[in-house]
Parts: sequence; structure tokens; C-alpha cells
Amino acid sequence: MPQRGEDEDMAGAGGGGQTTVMRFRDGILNLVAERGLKAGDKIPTEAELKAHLGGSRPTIREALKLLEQAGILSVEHGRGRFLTAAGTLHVARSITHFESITEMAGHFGYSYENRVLGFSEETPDKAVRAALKLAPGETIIRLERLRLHERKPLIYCLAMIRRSLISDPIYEVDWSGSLNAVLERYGHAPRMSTAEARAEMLPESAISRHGLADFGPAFLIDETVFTRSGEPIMFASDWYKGSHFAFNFARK
Amino acid sequence: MPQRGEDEDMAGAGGGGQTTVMRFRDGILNLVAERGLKAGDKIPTEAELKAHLGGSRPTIREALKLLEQAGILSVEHGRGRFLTAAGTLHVARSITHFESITEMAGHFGYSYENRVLGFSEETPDKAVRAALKLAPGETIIRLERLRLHERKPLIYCLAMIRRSLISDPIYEVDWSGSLNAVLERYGHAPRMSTAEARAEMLPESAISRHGLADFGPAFLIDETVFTRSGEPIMFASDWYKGSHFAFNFARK
DNA sequence: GGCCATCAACTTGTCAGACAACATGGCCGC
DNA sequence: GCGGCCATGTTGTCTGACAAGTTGATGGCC
Repeated sequence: MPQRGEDEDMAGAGGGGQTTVMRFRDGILNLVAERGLKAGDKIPTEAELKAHLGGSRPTIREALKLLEQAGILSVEHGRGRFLTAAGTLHVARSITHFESITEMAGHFGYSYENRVLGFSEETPDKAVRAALKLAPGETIIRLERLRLHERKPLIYCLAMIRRSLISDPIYEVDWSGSLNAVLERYGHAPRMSTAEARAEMLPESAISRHGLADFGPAFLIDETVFTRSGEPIMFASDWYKGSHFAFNFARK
Repeated sequence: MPQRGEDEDMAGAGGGGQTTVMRFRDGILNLVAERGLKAGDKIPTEAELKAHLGGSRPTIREALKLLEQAGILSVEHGRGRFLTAAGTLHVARSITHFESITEMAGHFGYSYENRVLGFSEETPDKAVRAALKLAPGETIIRLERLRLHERKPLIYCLAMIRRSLISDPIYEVDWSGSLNAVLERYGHAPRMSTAEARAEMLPESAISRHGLADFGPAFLIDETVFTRSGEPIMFASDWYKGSHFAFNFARK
């Protein structure tokens, strides 16, 4: 018998993955779900999985290794594999999932007006230069915006974007839409970030200049945003109105 | 040649893991570090890794699968494996790592006084009952505490603990130490949680009753805490003084 | 000389069978 | 009845092989 190969239809078959290993990973999860196994339960042995899913033991084992690394399974040599409880921690929209503010809007059920408060080309301060690994002399675009829902301000946004990424004059760019879309158009799609969160009041300057005295305590997220290839794009600070936003995550 | 087995000293050798696969996983990371490979770079082929690390191809491949699942490597059939940028996102103390407040204290460089403001046995409200999956009639222990550093209040803590977990009268328990240690002593060590974070001012009742008017905006973390086996233990709300705490995480 | 098809080499994906090491429970002897 | 021994089950590792995608070189054709 040839070793797989005979194009195996299964193309377009619901979910699955490209490689056999990925299909087995999903197959194992399905099997667990079908049998109603819970945290701590023993899952079928490699031999049983092989009988159910086909394939060879190394392939099955690679699929199992994926699930182990994902924290869904734990192994005990000579005893078997067991469902961990960590795998059952379900978090709705984890803060660790990268998404633009515009994408997040839908999740919270808000539709935003996006008001541009100002934009300018500036010299970065030390912190921003370090975060974005800017060369001496490189400048940034400082973009100040406000997101409103039904005329009430909900998010105050400050972005420091590497000037060199935008090949056009900054006044020709439409800053009132999704910033991610703008950056993607210039070939620098944001894909991930390192972030720091804290609770504070809005900066004095923002309160006084834009009439935000009623904003109340804010959930501030400072992010250094990168492309898929790890190139730093911008440093963003977003103050979310505390009374309107909450963020989920799992800890383990 | 026997297939491994000859006890291979290597015990206590720096890091490493128990199994060969774990050692190879670390070995690959070390190799990458030594050679100064960066995001997007091609890592050595399976054959080269085998030559460097020893072992067999299936074992090497299982180690690689771990790194792929961890998001550190990506594969392209026929081309090779490449370092992803996501793997280079380093976060100091991620908020997604479960730890007790006492443990966190050290990280922030604070040493705390732990003041018990009150404890009592109560009937849970609907939200807590749902989060802890309490049976009708089950009660909770409500524990209210304050962490101070140099006499200044930094964290206001409210915990709702399943009464049935503590087999002693609640007034015989020392609540002034680590809550995790107490629960561990009764065989219910906290290990993970689902959490929600937001920014808000302290509850009115806490401000007025405990003189916390100067606390300012707080970073509130609501957590449902579980044991390793997934059993819900308690529902904790911790208000961190916004001016003193920031929390890190990666988004991808 | 330039272009394209073919092919060899490299690399990852999968398969088969085997032995090693750890865990468990039953069997047997005492 | 009890404890040690051993068969069995399960995961860990090794060897060798073929399948399939990618890349670059080769060589023929125009």
C-alpha cells in the first residue's frame, strides 16, 4: 500500500487541516467531544487512536504533541494521556488576541464615529524611539483621535507611527478610517503587539483641550505593534472609558 | 546499539527536560540562539538537527512540532522551517501567568502588610453562584482584605470562597497570610483562572468604610479561580491602585 | 543568446516495525 | 493473607524507507 498519496479526496471536507497531523489533531478533539470526556479523563491510547483515525503511530504522536503543547493534554509515561482542566478554560474574546479597535467595536456592540483630533510629524521621545527601534533622525506621525458612540466619547487614541512607512504626504492620507487598513495599504499590516495595561485618568492635556472631563477612570493599553515579520510599526496608547469596557483573559 | 536507555547522565544538566523530546526542544532553541538567527530566518533542517543533537528523526520532529504549536516556528513543505516573529515577542511578567498576589508582590518590589478587614459566612449572589457552580444552599466565605506598602493601601481584595472547601470553623483560620497557602493546606491549591479586567474607582462602601478616598482609579481584576483539576474554588475581585501597577501581555 | 522543459537534489510529510522504559494488576509461592 | 515476580498495557525512542513539494542546474530548442 502506498503511503497516503492517492489524493484522498477529503479536500474541502468541512474543517480539517492541510496535513494529516492537523487532521488527526482535530480528529482527536472531535473524538474527545463525542465521548463527552472531561478534565482528568484518560483519552484513548495511541493504538486505539490509530485504529480510529488510521495513519501511523509517529503521525498520531505528532498530533498528540501539538495538543500537549497547547496545554490540552498531559502525558504520563506508561499510564496514558489525560485531558487537562486548563484546556477547558474558555475565554470569550481574550485580550491576548490581536485585533484592531475597529474590529473590537463590533464585539462590544458599539458603532463608532471616528473623530480625528489632529496629526503631525514629530520627533519621537526616547521611549517611543526605543520601542520602535528608530534610527537617529527618524521621525514619527503623531495621530490623535477620539472614538464616539452616540456622541459620547468612549476611546481616546494616541498613535506614534514610523514616518518612513507612509510614502505619501501625511495630509493626503485619510486618517478617519481604520488605521490598520491604512497601514495594510502601505504594505505594513499590523499583526501582533506587546502591550501594557493600567488604570488611570485621561492625561490633563486631553481633558482640557477636548472637553473630556466626564470621561472618568480609563483602562489604558500601551502597545508596541509589529508586522507579521516582526518589524515595529507604531506605538499606540488607547484609553478606554472604564465604565464601558472590560477585557477577558485566562491565567495559568 | 540500544535505543537510548543507558542512563545518559545529563541529569541536573542545567535546564533540559525529562524526555528526549523536551531536551531536543530546548536544544533547538539554544542552537537558534547561538547562531543568532532572527525572525524569518531558516533554521537547520531535520537532518542537520539530527547530526547536531543526536537522536532520531521522529524524535526531532516531535520536538519541532512543540515549537510549531508554540508559534515559534513555521513550516513550509519542501522548503524548510523558519523562525516566526511571534516567537520573538518577549513579555516580562505576563498577566496570563497565574500567580498569587503575594508572589506578584516580589515582582513589583513591594513588601506588603496584609490587613484583614473582615470575614463572614454568607449566601452567594447569583453571579458568584454561577461562576463557582454552587449547589443550592451552598454558602461562601466572604473575605475582605487590604494590602499596604509603607502604610499606603495598594490593593483592595474581596474573595468569595466556597465554604465547603474549608473544613474548620472560619474563625480558626489565619486569613492574614497567603490565601493560596490556606487553600493549598486544605487540598485545593489554586492553579489557574479566567479573568476580566476593567478600570473603575473603588466601590463606595469600601471608600467610606475604610478611608480609601485617596486611592484613585483602580485596575480591577475579577477572577474565577480553579484547581489543577478544574474545580472552581473562589471568585476574587482585586482592585490594584492604578498609579502603582501595570500589567503586561502579548497579543497575536 | 535567450527561453523553457526536464531532472536531480534537498526538504518536509508519512508509513512500518521494532525495542526500551515505566505503570499496573494478577498470579504464585511462602 | 501477604509480598515479590511477571505478564501486559502504555508511552518513549530508534531505524529505514517512500511520498510529495521546492529549488536550482542542466540541456535542448527556437
